[in-house]
Amino acid sequence: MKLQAVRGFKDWLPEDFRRYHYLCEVSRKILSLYGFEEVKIPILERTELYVRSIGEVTDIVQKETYTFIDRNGESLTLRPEATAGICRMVIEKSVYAKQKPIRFFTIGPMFRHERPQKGRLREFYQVSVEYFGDITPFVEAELINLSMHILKEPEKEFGSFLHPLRLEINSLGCPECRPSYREYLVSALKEKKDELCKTCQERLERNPLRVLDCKEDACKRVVSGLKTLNEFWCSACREHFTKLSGLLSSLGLKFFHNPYLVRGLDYYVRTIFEIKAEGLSAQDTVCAGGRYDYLVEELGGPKLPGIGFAIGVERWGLVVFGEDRAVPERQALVFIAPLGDQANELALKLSYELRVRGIKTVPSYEDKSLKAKLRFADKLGVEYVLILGEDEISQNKVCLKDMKRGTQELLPLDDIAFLVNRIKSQAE
RNA sequence: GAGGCCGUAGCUCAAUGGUAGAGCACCGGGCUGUGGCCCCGGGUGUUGCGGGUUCGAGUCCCGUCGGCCUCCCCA
Repeated sequence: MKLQAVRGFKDWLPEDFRRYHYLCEVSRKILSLYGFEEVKIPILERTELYVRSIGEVTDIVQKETYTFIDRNGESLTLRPEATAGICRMVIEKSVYAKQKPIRFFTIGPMFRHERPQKGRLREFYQVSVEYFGDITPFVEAELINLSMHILKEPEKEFGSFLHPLRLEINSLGCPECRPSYREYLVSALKEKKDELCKTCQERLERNPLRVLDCKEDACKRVVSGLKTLNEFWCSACREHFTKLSGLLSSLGLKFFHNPYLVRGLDYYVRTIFEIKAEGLSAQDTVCAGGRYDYLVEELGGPKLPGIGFAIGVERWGLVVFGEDRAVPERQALVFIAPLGDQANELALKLSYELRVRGIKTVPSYEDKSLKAKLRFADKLGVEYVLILGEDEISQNKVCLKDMKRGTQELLPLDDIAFLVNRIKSQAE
C-alpha cells in the first residue's frame, strides 16, 4: 500500500502555511488590542477532563475523540477543543489568584474523529479565546464584537468576502429558567414522539434541546409548533438579553436572534453565539462560543464564570481566500547565479554576508546554464540576480541584474556594504 | 456511523470493452554567459490499490483506500 497521510489530516505546502500564518498574525494583532495574551496548553489531556467538561452524553465525547490508553494504563485524549484545557490550566496554576479578569487566547490543532469533508478535518486549527471573571452584558458584547473584528480584519487587505458573515445569538437560560423549559419541551415532544425522526426520538431522552436544531422537515414542523426557549426566560435572563442586544446594536453589529440555536457542548449557559459564512458549505460555522458560568467550579476550581469562543481557522481561510487566493511573500529575494565551482564558493560566502545584513538571499549551486538559472529566478519573481561567472571573478566584481528593468551593472565583489546599499537603493 | 458521486501525466480533463491522449506546466534547444515573447523538440503514466469477468479492462463486477456532496455532528 502506498504511504499516505492519515485520513482527515492534511499536509500544508508553503502557500497553505502562508495563509495560516497570515490569519494567525491578524488574530494576534487584534487580540492584543483587546488585552488578550497568548498561552499554550498541551495537545493531550486526561480523558476525564473532557468527560467532565464537554459532557458525557455529547457526540463529541461519545464518538469523536481520539482516545487511547497510555503505556502506564491511563486514558488520554487528543484535545477536541481548548476551553476545557484552559480551565484546567487556570485552576492548576491558580491564575485566578494573580489576575482577574483573565484574558487568554491560544492557537493550535484540535482533533475530532468525524467524517472529513470540505471545511471539516480530523486535525483542524482553532483560535480559542477565553475570558474569566465577572460577566456582564458589557463583557459579552465586547467578546462578540472582538470575534467579528478578528474575522473581518482580512477584508481590509483581501476585499469583501464571497460569503458574508452572519451573527446569530441566543440565550440558553440559566439554572433558574432552563429546567422549566426543558420540562415543557420533553412533555410537548413526547406527545408528538411518533412524528419525530429516529435520532430525535433518542435525543428526547438524552439531550432534548438538540431536537431544536434538527434539520429534518418533520422535526422542524413539530418544533415550529412549540413555544421557544425565550418564552421561558426568567426576568434576569430576559433583561440580560435585552441589554446585550442593545449593546450590540450600539456597536453597529447586525445580528439575528435564533431561538433554535443550541450548542453541542454541555457547559454553556445563558448567552451563546455563532458566526456563519452564508453559502460556504454544509460546514458554514466559522466561529462559535458562549458562556460557561459553572465550568471552572465543576472542574474543581473556584467560582469563576467564563465566556469564550473559537474560530475555525481553515473555515475562516476558505472565507478569506476561497480555494486559491494566495498570500504574497513580502520580503524581496536576491538570487545568486554562480557559474562553476570557484563561483559557487564565492556565492556561498557572499550569500552569508548579505543575510547577515538582513537581505534574503538564495544562491543556486546547480550545474545549469545561466539561462536556466535566470529562468528559475524569473519564475520565483525575484527582483535582483547577482551573476558570478569567470568574467566577473577575474575582475573581482559581481554583476547586479535588475530583473524588472532588465538593466545590470558591475560592482566590486569585496565591498559588501556598497553592494548592499546598491540593492537597497534600487529597491526603493 | 448511513447514503450518493468521483478517482487517468505535476494541474485541468479526453479515450464505443480493442495500441493511454490533449491543453497548461515542466525539461532541452534555437540564443556556447542573460529571464519574460516567439519557434522547434521531448510524454514525464503502477489509469488510487487488490481481486474477478473477458481472447482483451482506464472502461464491466466485488472489495479497499482517498476526495467531494448530503445526513449525523461541529470550528
